[in-house]
Formats: sequence, structure tokens, C-alpha cells
Amino acid sequence: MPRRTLDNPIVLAVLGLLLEQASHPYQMLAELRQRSDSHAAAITRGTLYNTVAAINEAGWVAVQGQQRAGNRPERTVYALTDAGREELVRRLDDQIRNPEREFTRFLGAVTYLGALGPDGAVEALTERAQRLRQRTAADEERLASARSAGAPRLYVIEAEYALCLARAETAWIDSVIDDIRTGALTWPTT
Amino acid sequence: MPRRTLDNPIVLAVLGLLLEQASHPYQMLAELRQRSDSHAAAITRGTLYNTVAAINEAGWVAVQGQQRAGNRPERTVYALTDAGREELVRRLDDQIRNPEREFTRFLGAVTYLGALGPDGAVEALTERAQRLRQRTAADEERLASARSAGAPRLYVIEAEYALCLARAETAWIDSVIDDIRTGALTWPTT
DNA sequence: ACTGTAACAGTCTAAATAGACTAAACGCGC
DNA sequence: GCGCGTTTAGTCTATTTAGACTGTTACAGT
Repeated sequence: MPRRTLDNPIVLAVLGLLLEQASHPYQMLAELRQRSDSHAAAITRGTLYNTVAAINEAGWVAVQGQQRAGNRPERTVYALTDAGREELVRRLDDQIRNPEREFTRFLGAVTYLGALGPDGAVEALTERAQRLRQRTAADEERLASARSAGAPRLYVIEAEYALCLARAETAWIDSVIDDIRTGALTWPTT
Repeated sequence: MPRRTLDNPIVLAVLGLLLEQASHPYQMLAELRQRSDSHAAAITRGTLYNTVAAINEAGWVAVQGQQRAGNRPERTVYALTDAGREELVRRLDDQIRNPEREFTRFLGAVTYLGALGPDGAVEALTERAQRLRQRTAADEERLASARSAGAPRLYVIEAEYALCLARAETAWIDSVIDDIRTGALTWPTT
């Protein structure tokens, strides 16, 4: 029972992967997991199979054939169609042109930062900043090693973007912590 | 048929709102819409009623009473319980401490930026940057007027955060556009 | 050679969500 | 004082999704 609307972020990821090479869902997932944690985190298997089936019905991919290794379940290999290629470009263009208001968990939490009290807020924010820094360092290393392995910059551009945002967030958190400490950001006495 | 897991961002928003005052779901939604577009965009009515029912079963809120204005449908007013207050702090703390890898639509699109070609990429990115700037300007204005109306900084802190990230994104896009133009970012010839 | 664990590939189902639907009451124009 | 669009408030259902389940094969240790 595949879906109708097909406006979810997985669609773009699937089309993008298939642009590079024909593949079966399980392999796509493995590929996504390997490339980027953020991609993979947002996808579960059930959803992926369902989405691929729907994309197939939409005519953006076609079954290229069945494969079988030993007596494992058969793998259905999909390839991008011309319509799929067009759709990919259309979506890409649209999603880049139109910024959406994203609602992240952190944004939701920051809204009620007050409820932690000044000390609790400083403590929690400090830990986040520290974790962010660790993660950023690890990501920078991965990026550097990808580069020195000869990966064209275009292929790692999304890592650059993610890093840029992470750095901005870290800097912001630092400044808030500072403002709480110096009294530039105070708790209203209610 | 309320849910079990209750790990979705609406929960925090509901608890946060009820910390300020008891309320009924419809009012919460109106409040959220008014305060912030990003909050509201992520919530539909069905989901909200469902979530509030589940939160109620979890014991984090309690029915305070029924209200009725004229012959309109009865409104069920919920108030935060002590357990709810604790849960709010727990979630707040957790969601601030642990940064998650967020997977935004733009991040997904940037990954396949290559498929647009250099010219297409520059065009799309340019439009995004322009829209971001417009939005940022509008948000800055709202923030300024809230401040001059005497709102404590703590109450508008999430707007500051959103602005900070939006600026960082804009700057990054500008730099990428520049790099494409100057040839610092080239398309591999495949 | 034999057992346990991890990887492979996919299906299935219960829970969660988006968005249509209901239905009364307000208010604005004329 | 009469239609007509909006706002108020909530319910209901058809999609969607997360995550458990199935069964197979590779592989490591003993």
C-alpha cells in the first residue's frame, strides 16, 4: 500500500543515490549509513521499502532486475528513469530555493530554557557545547581524510555545510553561557 | 487511541505552554502559531489532540475542567501536574545536553548539489540566499519590536538562536556561490 | 565440526500523523 | 435581520512510519 504524496526527504536521497548507480533498497540504506549519520538516522527500513515502492509506481525508477546471492532473499534492483532524473532536478532546485523553517529539538528546548534556571541552563548548555566540539572535531577529521584521499570538494560539500552550522551553534551557545555568567542575560523574577 | 512512546517534539511544547498557564488544545495551537512559525508548522490539529490525550494518560497533565463559551463545543482545559513539571525539566535538560544530527531538507538537497550543474547551482543558491535575507530582516524586526515592548531577553532567546543559524547559513551559501564563480569549487568531469 | 553472533534482505503490524470533515456561533456588509 | 465567510473546537479516517519479526548465510572461536 504505497503512499500518494511523496513529499518526504527520503525521496530525494533515493533518487540521488540512483543517479550514481542502480541499486536495491537494502544497499541504498547501507550506502546512506556509511556516508552520513544524519541521513541514515532519519530512515528506517520499512519506510525505505515503502518509499521505493511508491517511487516506482510514480515512474521515477524502474525495476532493472532481480539478483540473488546464494539462497538469500532476492534483491530487486532499481534504476533511475528519465522521469526520475527530471524529478530529482526539480526537487533539488525547489528545496534549495525555498528555505523552510525547520523545527529542531534544540530549538524547541531553547524556547523554555527559563525553566532550568540560570545554573541548570549553564550546566546543560556547557555539556552540549562540549559534545558539539567533540563531534565537530571528529567530523573535521573525516572531512580532511576524505579530501586527502582525493575526493572532489563537491562530493563532501554537505559535510562542509553541516560543520559550518555546528560551529555557529557552538559559538552561540558559548555566548549565551557567557551572558548568563556576566549577568547580561537574567532570569525575570516571577 | 493515544500513543505509547511520546518521544516527539510536540510534547515539550505542550508541557512548556502549560507551565505558563492551564489551557485547552485549541488554544495551545493558537498560541504556538502566534509565537513562532517554526513551532506551528510542525503541528497539525489531529496530532495535537492525540498527543495531549497521551500526555494526560501519562499523568503529566490533568483535566482542570470543562469550559463552554456560548453553545460552542466544550473545551477541555488541562493543567500541568507536578509529575509534568518534572518531566518538562528532564526533557529540557536532555534535549539541550545531547545534540542530535538533524536532517533538514536543505542538507539533503546540498548533498546532490552536483546534479544541478554549476550554473543551476549558483542560480538556486542565489535565490535561497535572497529569501533567507528577507526572512532574516523580518525576524530581526519582530525581535526588535518585542524587545522595545519590554520583553525580557530570556523570552525571545529562541528567536536569537534561529537568527544566528540563519545568518550562518546565508554566509555559507554566499561563500559557496563565490567559490563556484571563482573556480575554487569545480565540477568533476565525469 | 559445531555453536553463537553478526550481516543480509525483506515483510508485517501496531502506532502515529496529516488533513478532511462536522457543526455551531460570530461578525460584517448591505 | 439575512446571507456568507471566518473562527472556534473537536473528531475521524486513510496514509505513513517505526520497529519487531522471519529466515538465510558468513564467519570467528573453540
